[in-house]
Amino acid sequence: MPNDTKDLILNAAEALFAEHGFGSTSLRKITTKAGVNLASVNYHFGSKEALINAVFERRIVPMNQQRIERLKGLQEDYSGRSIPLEVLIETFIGPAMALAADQGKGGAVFIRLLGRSYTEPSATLQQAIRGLYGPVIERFKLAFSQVLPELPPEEIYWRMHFMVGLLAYMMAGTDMMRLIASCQVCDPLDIPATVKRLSVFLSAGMGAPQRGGEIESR
Amino acid sequence: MPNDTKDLILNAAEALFAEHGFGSTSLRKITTKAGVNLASVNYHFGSKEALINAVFERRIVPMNQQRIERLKGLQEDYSGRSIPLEVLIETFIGPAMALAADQGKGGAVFIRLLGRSYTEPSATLQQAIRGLYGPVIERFKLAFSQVLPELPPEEIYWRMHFMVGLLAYMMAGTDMMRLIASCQVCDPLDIPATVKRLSVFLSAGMGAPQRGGEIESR
DNA sequence: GTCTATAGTCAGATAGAC
DNA sequence: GTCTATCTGACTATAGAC
Repeated sequence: MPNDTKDLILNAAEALFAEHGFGSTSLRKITTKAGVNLASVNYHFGSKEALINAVFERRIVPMNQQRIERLKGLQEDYSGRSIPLEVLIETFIGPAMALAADQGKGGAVFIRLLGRSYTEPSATLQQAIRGLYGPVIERFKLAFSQVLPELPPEEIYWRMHFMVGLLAYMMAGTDMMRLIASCQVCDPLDIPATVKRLSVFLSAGMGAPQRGGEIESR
Repeated sequence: MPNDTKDLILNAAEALFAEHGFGSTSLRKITTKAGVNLASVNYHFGSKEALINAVFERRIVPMNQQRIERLKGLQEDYSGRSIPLEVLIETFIGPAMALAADQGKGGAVFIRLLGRSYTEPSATLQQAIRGLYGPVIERFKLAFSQVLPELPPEEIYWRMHFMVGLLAYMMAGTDMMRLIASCQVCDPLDIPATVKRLSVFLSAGMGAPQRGGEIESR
């Protein structure tokens, strides 16, 4: 049922959370926008916090499945040989950006929300997201180690952290882009171009030679 | 007066905003933590929103002054010659990271807040921050153009955007670092090491050769 | 400048009829 | 499953004594 009450609530909540944040979005605003009864949120989800988790699960689970499947396919295609760094990176950022481009499924709204969630202080939400991400991160960590064998494990972790962080920021996609006020040519909604630019930038960063001795391992 | 009521409020607000976000932090919690009267926030600042702006101004103004001064010094030192890319990048991220290291001035708390503000939806706050950042961005944009003359202007804008974004994310510094669960060696509080790693990563990304034809300008 | 008291609004959650 | 009605508590903001 696509227009189930549950989905109506999830859609409205997703949009409002993305636009105004969690703390400033009340259940009243959500149910009004969804056109459903105020009490139905607590009936279907139990609490506001549980609703927030549900909003994330609905999209993150398929997105990370896609990442893992694409990585598996890649590892078969390149069996034995080394996967090009840039291809690996695009496999990671692609599904996120694809969701952003998928207007029909409301992905564009969600992706902003996802970006925001990375800086969200709520402990329970962070824990939930960590659970949803853990397996993906570990799989890609292994893949990156093979592609970049000259880098020590902790440097791989740091650089993946940078990659995830930058992706999250791009996805948050607030008007901070306009910080750089005079950049009228920059169109953040041109997803394929953004993916390309990001992947060039990230490939260079991820693959940068580690400068001997200047960073001591701890 | 270091322990002015105004400063007590600013300190408490800064800490609570950083920990719980804006929407979830009430004036009651702030005044309780500060040990001052509930009404004093409205007396000194006028409203909650004005308090939020004041929290940011107190730290951003000196930080950006520092950035500009260091850039000026750099341009004198290298008069005529080209500033090394990595030096320029460290001039930009240094003052932010220095604030993070400056426990005494409460900078570490603020820097998380600053990171969070980049994904904050409040329109008025974004406008205020944009005003505080504009001049710095434009100055550095010019400097980057000189250091990277082979890149077209819009590519410079995009990459600065990536740089600011990644810096913001690092500063938000929630436990998302722990996403990469098994990374026990990564210590986000080791500021000098983090600056070095970031600057290596960003220098490679900022200076990456643009791949001919694959990104079409719009 | 600092306090108390309170107005006025809105929140999340639930009980119980249908 | 959906609705109305309502409880209880928290919120911002302000008026007015000191």
